[in-house]
Amino acid sequence: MDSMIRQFYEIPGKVVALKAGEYLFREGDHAKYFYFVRSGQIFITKFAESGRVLSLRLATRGSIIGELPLYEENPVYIFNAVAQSPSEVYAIEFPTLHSYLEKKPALAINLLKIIGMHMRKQHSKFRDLVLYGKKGAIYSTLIRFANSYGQKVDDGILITVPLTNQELANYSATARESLNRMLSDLRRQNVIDIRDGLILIRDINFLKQEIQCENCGREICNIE
Amino acid sequence: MDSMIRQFYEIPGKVVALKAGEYLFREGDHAKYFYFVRSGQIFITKFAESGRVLSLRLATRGSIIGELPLYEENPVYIFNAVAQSPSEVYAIEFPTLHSYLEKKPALAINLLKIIGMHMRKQHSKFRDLVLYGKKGAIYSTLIRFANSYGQKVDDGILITVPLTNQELANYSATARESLNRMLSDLRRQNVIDIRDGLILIRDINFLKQEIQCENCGREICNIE
DNA sequence: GGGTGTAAGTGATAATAATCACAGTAACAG
DNA sequence: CTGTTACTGTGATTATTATCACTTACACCC
Repeated sequence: MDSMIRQFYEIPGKVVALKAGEYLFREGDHAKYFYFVRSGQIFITKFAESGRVLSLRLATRGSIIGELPLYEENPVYIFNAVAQSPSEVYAIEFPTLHSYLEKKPALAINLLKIIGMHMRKQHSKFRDLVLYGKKGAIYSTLIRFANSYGQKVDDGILITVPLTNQELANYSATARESLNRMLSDLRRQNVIDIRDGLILIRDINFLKQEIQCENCGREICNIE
Repeated sequence: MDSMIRQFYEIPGKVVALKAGEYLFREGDHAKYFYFVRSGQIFITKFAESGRVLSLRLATRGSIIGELPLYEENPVYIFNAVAQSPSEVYAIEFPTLHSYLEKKPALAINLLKIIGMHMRKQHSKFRDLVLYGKKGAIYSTLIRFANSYGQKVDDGILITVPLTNQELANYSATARESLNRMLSDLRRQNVIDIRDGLILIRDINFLKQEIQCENCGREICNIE
C-alpha cells in the first residue's frame, strides 16, 4: 500500500489542510477533486431527509476519498467528508488523474485494487447489517473500529478514536438509545468497557462469533 | 458500454454454457475466472448459516461477474452465481486479464468505470435499506427490477422476469410473509398488479416518492 | 379427475428496534 | 460555585418485522 501512496504523490495536486469539524465537501457538491488523506481522520457521512445521519467511513492516512464520481459526466459527491481531527489531504483534479491513469497502467491497476477492496468492505457491511440486524451492524462496527484504530493493551483492544454514542449509532444506522442499551449489555457481559471515554474491547471473539464473522482480514474488515 | 463488450472479447477466454438452475460458481470456491455474461440471466446470491438466502444481483447480457477476487492473493468467490435461465458466459482467467489490463490502459479504465458503478449501486441499495427499512428495500428492489427488466406497457411497467415471493424477499432481505403483505398492500393501493405471474408496476412514482428516490439514473438504479 | 407439490395469502403472536420523555453526569465557562 | 451544555442511561410505549401455523390456489402428472 505504501507504493500506492508514492504513486499518487507523483501526480500534480495540492495539499488542503482542514480544521477539526471542517467540511472537505458536502453531498450534492459538484465534484472536482479526488482526495487522498495525508494525515488526520475524516468522517464520510450521508444525510437523510429525516435529519438522521448515516456514517460510512472514518478515513485515515492512506485512504482515498471522493473517488466515486471520477468517471461521471456530471460529477457530484454523494457523501459528506468532514474532518474529525485536524487533517491534511492531497487533492488531484479529475482530468489530471484521468490522464495519469491513461498513461500509467500500474496506477490504474492499483486504483482497481483499492476500489475492489472498498467493494468488498461494503459487501461485508451489508451482509452484517442485513443478516444479523442492528446487533450485526453494531458488533461489526466495533470490530471494524478495532481493526482500524485499535491498540492492543493488557486486557484487550482500545479504540483510540473518541466516539460518542450518537456517532457510533450513526455508523450502525441505529437509534442512539438502542445502541446505548446494546453497549450496556456488552458491558454487563464484560465484552467491552469504557476507559477514559474510549471503548475497550475485552473479548473481540465474542463479537465475531455473534455475527458469524467470516474472518475476512483487516484489509477488508475495517472502517477506513 | 458496447465498446466495453468488444474489448472483453478481444481477450482470450472460453464460452461456458449453463442450463437453468446450474451453478457457475459457489461462495468459497477457489476463484480462477472473471466472467462476462453473453446471454441469459444469472442470480448472484449469498447464503447465511441460518439457511436464509440473500440475493444481490440478477446479471444479464453485458454484466460482469466474479470480478471481486481479481487481485486477491488467495482468490475465493464470496457469492454464488446460478443461472436463472439458460445462459452463456465468457470466462477469462485472472492472469490473462491481469496481463491485458497492464497492457491496455483503456481496458483498465473501463473496468474502473464498471466497478465504480457497482459501488454506487451498492451504496444506493444500502441507503434504501438502512434509511427506509424493509419497505425501502422492497420498493427499491421493485424499482431496480423495473429499470433492468421492465417493459413499458399500456398501464405501467411489466417486469419481464418471473419472480416468486420468496425470490423477491431474498433480494430485500425480508421474510416471505412480510414481503407478501407489503405486495398485497401495494396491490390494494393500485400501485402494482400481478399479470400472468409477472409484476406490473402501475405507479412507479409512488414507490420512488416513498423512498425519497434520488433519481440516480438507470446506470446505477438497477439490479444488474 | 384425484393426488402431489409448490407457491400465495393470512391471522396470531413474538421479537426487535424506534420513539418519547425524562433523570443523571461530566466538563467547562464565567 | 453555579449555570450551561452536551452526552449518557433508562423506563414506558409504539412501530416494525419475523415467526409460526395454517388455509387456499394453482399447475402438472399419471
